[in-house]
Amino acid sequence: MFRTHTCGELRLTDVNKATTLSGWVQTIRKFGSITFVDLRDRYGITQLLFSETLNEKLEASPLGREFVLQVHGTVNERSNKNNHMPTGEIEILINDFTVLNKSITPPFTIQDDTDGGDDLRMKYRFLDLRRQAVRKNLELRYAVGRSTRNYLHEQQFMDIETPFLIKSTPEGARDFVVPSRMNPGQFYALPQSPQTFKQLLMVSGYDRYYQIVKCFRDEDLRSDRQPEFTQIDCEMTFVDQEDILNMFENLIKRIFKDVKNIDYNDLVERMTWENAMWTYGNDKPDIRFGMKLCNLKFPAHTFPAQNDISNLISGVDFKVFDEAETVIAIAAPGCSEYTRKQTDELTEWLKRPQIGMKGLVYIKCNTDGTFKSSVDKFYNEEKLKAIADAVNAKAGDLILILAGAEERTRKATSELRLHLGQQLGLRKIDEFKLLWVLDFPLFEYAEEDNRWVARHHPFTSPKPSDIATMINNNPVIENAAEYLKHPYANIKANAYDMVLNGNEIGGGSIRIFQKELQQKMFAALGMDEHEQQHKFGFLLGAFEYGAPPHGGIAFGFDRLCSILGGSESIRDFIAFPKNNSGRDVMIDAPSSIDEKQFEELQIKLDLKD
RNA sequence: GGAUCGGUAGUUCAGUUGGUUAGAAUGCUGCCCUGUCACGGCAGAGGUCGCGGGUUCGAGUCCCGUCCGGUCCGCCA
Repeated sequence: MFRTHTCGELRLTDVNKATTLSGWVQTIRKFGSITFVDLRDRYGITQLLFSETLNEKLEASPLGREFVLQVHGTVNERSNKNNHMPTGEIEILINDFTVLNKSITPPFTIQDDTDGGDDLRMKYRFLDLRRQAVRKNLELRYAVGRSTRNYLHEQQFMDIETPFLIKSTPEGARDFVVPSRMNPGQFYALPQSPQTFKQLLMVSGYDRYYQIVKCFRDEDLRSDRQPEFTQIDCEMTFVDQEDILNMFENLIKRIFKDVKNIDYNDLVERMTWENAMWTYGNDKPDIRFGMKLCNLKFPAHTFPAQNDISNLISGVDFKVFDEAETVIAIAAPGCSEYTRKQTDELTEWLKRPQIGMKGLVYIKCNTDGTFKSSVDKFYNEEKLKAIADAVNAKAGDLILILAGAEERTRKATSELRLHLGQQLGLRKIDEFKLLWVLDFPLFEYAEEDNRWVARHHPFTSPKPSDIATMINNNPVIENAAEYLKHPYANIKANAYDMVLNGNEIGGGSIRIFQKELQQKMFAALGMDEHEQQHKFGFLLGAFEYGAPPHGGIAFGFDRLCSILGGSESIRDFIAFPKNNSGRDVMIDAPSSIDEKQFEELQIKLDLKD
């Protein structure tokens, strides 16, 4: 028997018990003739005490960091207790030990505050995974998965596996492709999601399906994006949007309870996409803090329902505002005392190419009720006050105003809001706010092809009231510059995103289930009948055999875990992640393959440069 | 595809205006130490300054190229 206990379980109540432990040597502290060793396994750390009787054996087989050690001994009450560790009241007085395996010196320390850089830790990920900090993250991931499965199982959902080798459909993200040896010149694609399969399962009558499943997208990466990632993929039959929202906000609440012991009793807020863009400039707003956008000027066709208040800023011959398509203000609470240096820093931040604004107008709402702005030349005290009232700014706030083209300005203001929210400590890591964003546009304009693409995916159903608009209008965009005035630009989808603290953690839709409407949808995306049959004939065919109304949602599992774990990076929650270039630096993949493999696949390389 | 920051001891980093033998901490090795738990003390080993080229009497430092990594934009239905 290798062990009678783990390194995390022995306590004062176990004193005098004989025990055998196995684990890794964390540290060695030698004190003349006695030696302390911290022994580590998955469950914790226990201190070992080697007395002078073992010195001869220790000299014969010396220990080192990360050696695998088996020890026999007796649980002993410590004379000097360490209340920083769960096992800190006891130690094991060693009778005998065996070095089960040696280790060379690890390239970084196996501690929470390791001295290893990211790159090195990824190369030696098997060592990195020994660290408690990383293990905690994987334990959290496991807990989220268990909670999810328990809830969905209780709700009658059935876990059904779908294939990984499927057919490439260029719509959407770029596919990873896999050559087929038995079908030379032909390729499988790895699924970007099991979308069509889960819809076919609905046609088959499996009315509640889920899968915690790998998905693959061959796009450029970020710290929160991996080429292979995991989704909680769900689909339901005989449901409307309301049923889905209820079912899955309860899933997230259940995860909060099981994993974080948080009772999320607040109503989950709901917001239309248009309102999210209007109020936050963002389709995944962080609603943990205010600083809502004040739209001083905006293009009427983008927000037809909103009141025009541009008279607040017009009529003073201030060209920057007069010539801008959009002018948006936000109020930074308690920042009226910002120095010139601080406002300059914000301006520089906005001028970076990633944001791309030309400048920043500010109004300081002094605590004594007066105003001081960078545009005093144009706006008198009265006008500044009117603007401040519109922005809902209080004395002591700093109003920041951006002006420029609609999309860029709205996005920049949103970024500025998040930036300041972060700076002012308004985005608290232990506060969680859920939000449903509803009524997304069905289509999105694709500049490069001058056509419509599906904003969510081509199986998303339009709002019933918008179906006529879709069917009765030609999808062709005559005037590219004015695509926003095309009727399709305003068609809304039965689609919804779940947002947590400014992160999109899930998204889904009520699907199209009638063949004719699905064909219209494909046609709207520029697919002729032949192409439709070639790419999605199987789905259109299935829809002819009694397809039921259905809808679903998918959650980004890795991201959900990282947010619950309070981390920015999803890599910390994946056992073996890839780096920014899509490489696994530990196994060194991707790599070249043998000439023989190319021959079997009948593939020749034609590398550029 | 683009922007930007970085690459110096096993590791994390410093290295001034281009100037003698490239430093610190930590890790590692050896010796001392019976209550440590970030142990302590003494001594020691450890460097192709990512790679290639250039400027210069002289390059870790300046210039050009290249490779690798981080962050961001585009992209990610």
